[in-house]
Amino acid sequence: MKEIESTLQNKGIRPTAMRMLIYKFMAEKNSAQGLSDLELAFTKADRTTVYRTLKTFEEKGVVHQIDDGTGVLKYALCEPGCRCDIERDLHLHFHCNACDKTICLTEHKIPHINLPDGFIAEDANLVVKGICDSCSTY
Amino acid sequence: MKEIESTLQNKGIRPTAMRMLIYKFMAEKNSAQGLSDLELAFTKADRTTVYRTLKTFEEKGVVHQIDDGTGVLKYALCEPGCRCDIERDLHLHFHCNACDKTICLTEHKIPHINLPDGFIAEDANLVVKGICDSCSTY
DNA sequence: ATTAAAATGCACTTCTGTTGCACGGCTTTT
DNA sequence: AAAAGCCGTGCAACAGAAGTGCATTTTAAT
Ligand SMILES: [Mn+2]
Ligand SMILES: [Mn+2]
Ligand SMILES: [Zn+2]
Ligand SMILES: [Zn+2]
Repeated sequence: MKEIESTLQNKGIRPTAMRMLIYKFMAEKNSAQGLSDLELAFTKADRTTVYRTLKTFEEKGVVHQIDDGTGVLKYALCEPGCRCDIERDLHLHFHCNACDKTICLTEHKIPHINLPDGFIAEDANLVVKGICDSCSTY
Repeated sequence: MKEIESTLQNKGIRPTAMRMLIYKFMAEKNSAQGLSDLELAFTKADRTTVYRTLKTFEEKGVVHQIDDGTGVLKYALCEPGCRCDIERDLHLHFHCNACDKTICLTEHKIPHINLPDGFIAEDANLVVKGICDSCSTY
């Protein structure tokens, strides 16, 4: 818990109790979390607090936002050493149609995409849907 | 207009006046349209009618849905001969950060993605954001 | 202890997508 | 042609998620 505190401080975030709890919660999960997931996990806290905590985390490069196409935004902790506050890390995201979890495949970078003349790429989002390893090994 | 009528009939859709107008409108646009775009273009028609028309078109493989990450779902006509009603055509979508338009790059298929062991791909969505050709040639 | 700044909680709003139900026209059957 | 039924349309209301304004509490600095 002490190391969470210093992690947040290193990122320029004041380590309140709530923020450390949310960080801890997300660190223990291996899948991306939506606002309602966190809201459900911390019934004592207000939705707005969780919401603004995520926004703060995002600004400071602690988490990155994921649009997996389900209609609800997900968040996941950034890899240690990533500079998500400067430029997005273009890795692949996988959404399991069975367990409905979304996970980061940080080792799988989005391949370079050839575009028609005149098109300039600035960002990319690649989401693969299917069956995850946990669900395929029944 | 007669050929729109037969196009719809060939897809198993009864060609009402409203449906033909919506089809025509989308055929004239070169970018994907959101529900509110159509709602704005056809102020005489109800939002629900447009909504259900899009759903019908989608089921019958006339249009395909696009999640470009803006938070609003877009729709675009399918290519002639595509079987979107059976299996999605996995082409690239481009969203311009300048003009805010989203277009289909139907010639640019999503490359095959290597996944870790146990992961099974069923679908994929690739959206590239940046500056489109119209906006980059000022 | 005082004080200022930042974080939290509550209420409310906005936006998008979706559904229930009733009306009316078009199509099919008798 | 008349009757019956299906289907498209419109109105209203709902649901879920994201975001904002403001008062209150907590935190950190003096
Ligand atoms: Mn990720
Ligand atoms: Mn497309
Ligand atoms: Zn799974
Ligand atoms: Zn553009």
